[in-house]
Amino acid sequence: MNDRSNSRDTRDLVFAATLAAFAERGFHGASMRDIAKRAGVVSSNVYHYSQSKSDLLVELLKKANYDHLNAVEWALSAAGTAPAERLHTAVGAYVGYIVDHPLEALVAHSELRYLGEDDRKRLVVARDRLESIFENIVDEGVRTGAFTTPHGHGATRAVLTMCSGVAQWYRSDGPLTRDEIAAQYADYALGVVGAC
Amino acid sequence: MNDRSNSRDTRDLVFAATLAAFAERGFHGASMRDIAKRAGVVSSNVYHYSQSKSDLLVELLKKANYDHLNAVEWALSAAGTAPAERLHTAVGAYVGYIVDHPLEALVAHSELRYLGEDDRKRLVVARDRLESIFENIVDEGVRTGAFTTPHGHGATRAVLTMCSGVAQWYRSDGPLTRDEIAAQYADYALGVVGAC
Amino acid sequence: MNDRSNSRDTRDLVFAATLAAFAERGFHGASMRDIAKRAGVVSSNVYHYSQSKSDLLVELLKKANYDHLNAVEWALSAAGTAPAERLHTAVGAYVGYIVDHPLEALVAHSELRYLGEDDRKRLVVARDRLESIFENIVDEGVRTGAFTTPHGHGATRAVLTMCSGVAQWYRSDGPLTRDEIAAQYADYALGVVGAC
Amino acid sequence: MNDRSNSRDTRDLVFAATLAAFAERGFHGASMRDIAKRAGVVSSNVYHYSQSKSDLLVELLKKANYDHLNAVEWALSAAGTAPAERLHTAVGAYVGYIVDHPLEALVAHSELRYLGEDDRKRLVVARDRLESIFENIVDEGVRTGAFTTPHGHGATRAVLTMCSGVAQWYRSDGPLTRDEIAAQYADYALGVVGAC
DNA sequence: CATGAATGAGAGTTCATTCAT
DNA sequence: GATGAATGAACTCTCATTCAT
Repeated sequence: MNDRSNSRDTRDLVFAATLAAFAERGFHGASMRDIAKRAGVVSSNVYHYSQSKSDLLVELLKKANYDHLNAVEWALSAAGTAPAERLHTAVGAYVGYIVDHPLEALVAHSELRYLGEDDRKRLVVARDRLESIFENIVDEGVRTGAFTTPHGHGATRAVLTMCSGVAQWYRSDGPLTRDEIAAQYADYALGVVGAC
Repeated sequence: MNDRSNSRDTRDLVFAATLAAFAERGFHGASMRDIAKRAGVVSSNVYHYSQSKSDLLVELLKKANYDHLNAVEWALSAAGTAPAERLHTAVGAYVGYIVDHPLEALVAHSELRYLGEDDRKRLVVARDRLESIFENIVDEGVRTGAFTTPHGHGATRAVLTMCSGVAQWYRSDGPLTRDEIAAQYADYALGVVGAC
Repeated sequence: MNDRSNSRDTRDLVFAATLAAFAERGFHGASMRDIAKRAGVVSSNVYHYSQSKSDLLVELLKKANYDHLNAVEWALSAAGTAPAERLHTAVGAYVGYIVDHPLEALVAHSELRYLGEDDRKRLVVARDRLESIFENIVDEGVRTGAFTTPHGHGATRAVLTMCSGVAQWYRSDGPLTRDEIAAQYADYALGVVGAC
Repeated sequence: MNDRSNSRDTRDLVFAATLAAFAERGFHGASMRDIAKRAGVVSSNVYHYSQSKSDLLVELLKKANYDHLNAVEWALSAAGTAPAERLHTAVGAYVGYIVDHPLEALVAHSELRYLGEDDRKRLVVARDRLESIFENIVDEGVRTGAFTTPHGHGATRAVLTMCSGVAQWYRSDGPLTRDEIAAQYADYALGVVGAC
């Protein structure tokens, strides 16, 4: 009855439950019993799949951050060299990931601060790499005159903040499709850097 | 010795401590003892100034939301009628408030979700009015052709999200002045709506 | 109703309950709920009187160790200079304390090991001073030929171990009085060091 | 590969681990996972070798108590009839066992109290027999005038307590050999009963 | 106005133990 | 013989809150 596929299933259930609980109530607002109940197990059993509540968050964020990074890098690998095109592609992929994984993006964005310093430092590596990708694109655009903003760094940060906000309102039953949202935000981003 | 001005001081200390605690640890992560310790009082004494932990948050957010709204309305009352100018002014005031009150803005943005439905509904009134101010400006700009974005509603939301993000990184000892930041974000906003 | 004397009473009740619980079940075997129940309070209230379970033990042992030390020093201050008389007096006082406070002596002897290193180090200071008192008496006796044992150090340890054992069997309704027991053990001790 | 000798090995590992764990942390302070980890197995596997944690302790104490008893009886079977010689021999063997098996002696002495009444009653049989051996020797010595103590019963108890204490400080890398320690304690014992 | 004592609920976590594989 | 999954009870400790003084 409790074969290997079943235990893999339980593990997945636990992490899915964790994600839902953290997204709905926040890290401190969600209890281990909340999580266990959502996963249909007893709370002590959650500790077979992670060492602590913090560890659950770490596991979640590790995957989310790297997946987010990979999504953008993968998209860029098929893009040309023009900064405008690259920014459009990068923002589209960035927002696309958020629309595909709104809970992950929401939790990654808002609960990271509740981790201890060590875990946090290791986790921001992926996030920092993601930011530097955008930074480089914007810098290149500014250098070549494709983007007219005099504040490349600030503009990059503004773009990423703006995009991350999608996780806060996106509902899958909303009026806009994933690609429409991605395209709109890509346009907004070009506006921010002055590529119009 | 314990005259009214003294108790007024304590009251202020308590709310300042609450703000700091919620900003640093979040609503659920901050305890009443945290708050009391920061204010230099005993935790049961906090209950002389509010009925509950939730009530502390409500008081904080009520003031923050209305102050934010008022700051924008006051600035607009001195602005002309051109949509671009009005948007520039509104965004500048919106960001200006955040720079002036980063903790309030941070807490208002991220902890509202932890209130009960009734409190939340009453509080979002001010926020909704603030959003509709921007909405109206953008609509007018689109109508008159001053703004070229085909997605006025989405652009407004993007602008506000982008601006709210300032609360997450602003430090008073950073390299940019309050007005420089406000001006930059006003420019970004004009870019988003296609006013360049 | 909850006046100062009452709260002092509660504090005493809590520590008396702690002593009984640790004596009966050991440090790890006794739970905070055990202790609270014996004291007639709710378990969270125990934390008003100590910071942790370990802290309860520390407080208990601190008092017990210093009381034990003081009892011996006080008795010796009225004794003469002959090693045999001094040893008789010291052992009598040492055992007398144990008979008067068997639970304290039992817990101090058997639960010290469960404390963290820092607390333990600070607590053994009193115990070490007590041991060195006996050490010095025995050394003096050996030096002057009053005691014939060739193993003064080992004999001292044997004497103290032997005496500490009283805590394990003494019952106040037993056949022997406090002073009879003390006198017997004083005699045993003289036998161990070869003072007969 | 997993033949009988191998499982015998595992069994021994488990009981050795149990002994070490109980000696270091006490019965209640040691967990089944502690024990299993020390033995290099998984905790559920420990239940192949005993029915419960209490049962582990029972098995340990059963063997320790009978071995201790046998060591003393065996030594006495080669001794003469003089009470002094017999006491010297008995104490030497008693302490010799402790030096040879300090962990067993320590656990047997300090953790017996945590067993249920039934198990405890069955286990103290061996201990009581051991005590009565000493009791008889001392009684005989007192009767014949070889021992001058007027408190034979108390002296016996004092001797045994004193000897049991060896388990608390003995380290195999200490300055004294097994036989030196045994001889010293035999001398102390003769001093206690007044055989000098 | 301010405090310390008190409480019941619930937090995260560990426990000994069982069982199917 | 050995494992990992699972459980329910219990653990230490913290929580928000109340109340008499």
